Amino acid sequence: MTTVVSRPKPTMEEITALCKRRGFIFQSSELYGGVNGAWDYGPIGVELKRNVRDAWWRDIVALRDDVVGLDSAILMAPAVWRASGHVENFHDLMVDCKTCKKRWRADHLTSDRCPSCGNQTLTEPRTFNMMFKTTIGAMEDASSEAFLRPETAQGIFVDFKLAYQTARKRPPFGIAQIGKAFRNEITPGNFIFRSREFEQMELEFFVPPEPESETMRWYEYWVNERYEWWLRLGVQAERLRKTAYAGKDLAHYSKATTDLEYDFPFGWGELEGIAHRGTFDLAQHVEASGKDLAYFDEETKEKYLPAVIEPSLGVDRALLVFLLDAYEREADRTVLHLHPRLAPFKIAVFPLVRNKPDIVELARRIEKSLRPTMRTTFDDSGNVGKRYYRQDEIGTPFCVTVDYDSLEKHDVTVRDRDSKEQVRVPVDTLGSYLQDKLNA
RNA sequence: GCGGAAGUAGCUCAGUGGUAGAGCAUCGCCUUGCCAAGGCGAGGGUCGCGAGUUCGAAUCUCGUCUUCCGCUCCA
Repeated sequence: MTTVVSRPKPTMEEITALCKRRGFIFQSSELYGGVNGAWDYGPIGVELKRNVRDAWWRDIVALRDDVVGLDSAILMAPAVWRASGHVENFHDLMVDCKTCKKRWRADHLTSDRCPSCGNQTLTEPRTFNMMFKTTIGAMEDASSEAFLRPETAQGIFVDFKLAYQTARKRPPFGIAQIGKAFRNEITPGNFIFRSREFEQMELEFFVPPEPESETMRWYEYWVNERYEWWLRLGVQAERLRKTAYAGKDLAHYSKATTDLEYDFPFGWGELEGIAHRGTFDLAQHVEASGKDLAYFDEETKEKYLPAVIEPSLGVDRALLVFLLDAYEREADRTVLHLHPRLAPFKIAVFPLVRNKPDIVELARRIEKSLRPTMRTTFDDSGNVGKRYYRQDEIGTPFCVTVDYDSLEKHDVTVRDRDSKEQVRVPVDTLGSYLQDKLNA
């Protein structure tokens, strides 16, 4: 299943067309003309999206004994967003130049003249707040105002104490969460790269704040761990890079940040951020809530506010990267070389021909027997070549074909997506054979 | 939000004032002894949406929504 040769970069058009044609992703509310910056995942896409989530959850939570999960609410007390700084900082005052149509951040201007054309034709500053507002309860007054969360991280910080007490964890340990977040982006675009409604996978990894060198060691650990994760799932190394930020380029809360970037069709773009946030977030909530969130270590008798290392990424953006990276247009077929863990369907089962009831019945029986242990699909339309090509296009790693010989010898053909090679496998051992190949 | 381009069947498009079309895809039947695009048939569109002009609008005008490209933005 390894594909080491670098594939040519697809265009965004190729990917969006494939997504629509094969039922990966549709625009939200297309029936009513669509809504900007929101997307629906179709029958194939939803499988892929689940697999992206599952791959992260398995590697970050299930396989580790130092990370626990959380699923916090999208609606939170508005005070959370004042404490986090989102109410104050999560917007920008912008002015437009009426002459040259350029837009500027109001706080970047030094005079009332447009820095580009020099004319005094700037509009009044206007606020672009990134948080979606809503109201809790039927009465629409200021006291009931609430926000849709612009990130999942704050749910983790707010529940930090409850989570570590009930899970009986002590730093270093992490809390992970997958969930929807909402940002009223001025310009969503590049397909699902930037949406207004999207899904995040965030880990807040809490470590003792001293010594500083030890927190930096954890930071480096997670940068490396996350980088390796993408490679393990098949992303081509030359399309992936780390960019470290330092000094004035760092956000106000961060002591160190590394972005993992991918070489998208439209250029290098952020894929995941790993930030050393220090004690900023918990300290903000201690101050705003007046509650003591410090961790007391029974063994060392030390009480401290942990520092936080945060690897944070978007499910949708990850899915886009996996699609782009797996896509290959060969001479006569389109293939998604998706890692088997990510493939929407693991196995497709066909009868060689559809007008021989014995063959069809055996194929159905085999598919049914595989279903409980691996995601399968059945296809008996057209001819067998057509079906192989259809499965290649949605990234199904293996196709199983039942033919005339199968009836007598009780074996089937297993065909590999990437190499197109075929082998005969006895029906009795088919399940374990495929399981081994998928786990290889 | 600004500028440019575009929206007709699931997809690619034809149709420029007079009863909505093609190819592919989908579905059904037949065919098919392993790498797609054989045969026959069927379904599917108030031409993005809303107004206006006209005897009559997919076609002309205005508005609006969405997409793409370029700005701008993305703690």
